[in-house]
Amino acid sequence: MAGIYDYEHPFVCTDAVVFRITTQEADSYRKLPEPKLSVLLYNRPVEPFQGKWCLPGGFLNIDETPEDNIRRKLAEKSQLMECYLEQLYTFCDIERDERGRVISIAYLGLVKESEEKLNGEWFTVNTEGNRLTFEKGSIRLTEEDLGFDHYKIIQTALERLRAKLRYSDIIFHLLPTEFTLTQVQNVYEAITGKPEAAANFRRKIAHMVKETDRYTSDKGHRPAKIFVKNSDWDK
Amino acid sequence: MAGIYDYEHPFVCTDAVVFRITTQEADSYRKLPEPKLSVLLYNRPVEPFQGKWCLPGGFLNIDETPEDNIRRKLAEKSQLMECYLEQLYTFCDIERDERGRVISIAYLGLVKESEEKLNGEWFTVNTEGNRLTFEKGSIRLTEEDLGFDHYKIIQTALERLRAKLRYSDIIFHLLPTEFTLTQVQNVYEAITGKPEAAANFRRKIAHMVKETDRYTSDKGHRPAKIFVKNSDWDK
DNA sequence: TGAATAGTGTCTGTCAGACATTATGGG
DNA sequence: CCCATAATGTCTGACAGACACTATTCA
Repeated sequence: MAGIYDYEHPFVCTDAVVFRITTQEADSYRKLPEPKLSVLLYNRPVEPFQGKWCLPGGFLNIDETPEDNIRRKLAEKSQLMECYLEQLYTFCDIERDERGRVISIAYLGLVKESEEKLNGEWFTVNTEGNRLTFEKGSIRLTEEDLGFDHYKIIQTALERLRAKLRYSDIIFHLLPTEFTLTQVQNVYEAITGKPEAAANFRRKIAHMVKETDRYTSDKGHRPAKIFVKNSDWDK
Repeated sequence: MAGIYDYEHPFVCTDAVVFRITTQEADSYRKLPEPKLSVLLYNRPVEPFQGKWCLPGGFLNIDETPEDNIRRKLAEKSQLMECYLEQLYTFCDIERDERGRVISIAYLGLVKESEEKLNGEWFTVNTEGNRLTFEKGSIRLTEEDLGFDHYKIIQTALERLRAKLRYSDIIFHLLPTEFTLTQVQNVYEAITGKPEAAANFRRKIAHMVKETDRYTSDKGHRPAKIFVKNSDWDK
């Protein structure tokens, strides 16, 4: 049906909060590297919010789903081909984009740990009180360094991720297909920011994982049993 | 900034799944009326989907938030002035509206039980297996009788409502400000479709409610203590 | 041996489900 | 007395948090 698009109506864009686990070298050679939760940001080259840090995303084309739009943008900008995505929330404040009325369908994205280098700028997420900060090398970002309402979007995404940790198997989207239980615990703690007692944590996730018959062989340490996700998990 | 609206981009509309508790007279005069979960639908007067039943909602204006849009539509169509609303999900299938590309920001709405007559068509929600049907008097609707993807939207809303029953105090948006514990249990059962043991249920919601010093006086029965919602509830 | 990591055993309190029991008003 | 509704008591098993303990590797 022709003509229905020709009056002024809101624009639709997408934004993705993509989290990933990054590890940094430990201070001692006997210690294992400490995993951190990181988020993908990029520095905005044009106005508005030129020079501020923003989430990946873009305007939604008329023949495209928001999820396809995000996947395309992530592939273009960051060579990110494999990513779990779920819809997060739709942000609709009238003043959120000074160029005009733009609503944003935001997604939560999770990338598996892997050795492959990814383009883009991954910032570790730090919770200081109830304020989030983001760090990469010597760069430290606070709310004012982010464009649009993207700080609020990241907050919402982190809340969702933390909530789903408790009652779903979402954590495995951040882990490689094979892992040790200590690795799972470290990722869990990196997300919540709170320490877990090992014995209790192992019982808590026991029903989500399956043993293999293999072990790690890290130099200097006791070998750890390798686990995989338990795919036939009903609850 | 002028001119940014003049190329073809998706339309944005809103849809609301508004639930309410309706009671129908019991068969025996000694029995209390049985509460049912009902949803607000209206019969579509124009193409597409003329004659099918649809959710209230409409196209989003450029200077309006989706929530304001819904409240305006509900007030116009159904004289519904007070309603709890939360964003549910944004439905974006490319083919969901044959007139063109339209994405829909869907809301979950809950209305308190009250005596006031409301305009509009309230259909009771029945779960038969995993299929929903909707009934009002002798009219019985199945998936095929609903327009657009509104059946799917209602399904999503019901799932959300059922999930939030467990870990939030959302049920009180469907109850009057004063209620008995049996009333709460009946509403809970109307939503889940499953019976609850009275002793267990009372313990489960004890921390969400506060006693008053008053009692009901229904003829033919033992008086029941009247409760209100416990507003200072942290967990 | 000791440091660092891997993994287990046990106690406790809380809470949900199952089920039995008591209480009250009125026909 | 009986019915319908209101409300409480008790047992169980599951589970989460706290905490102490054992096991393995290698420098």
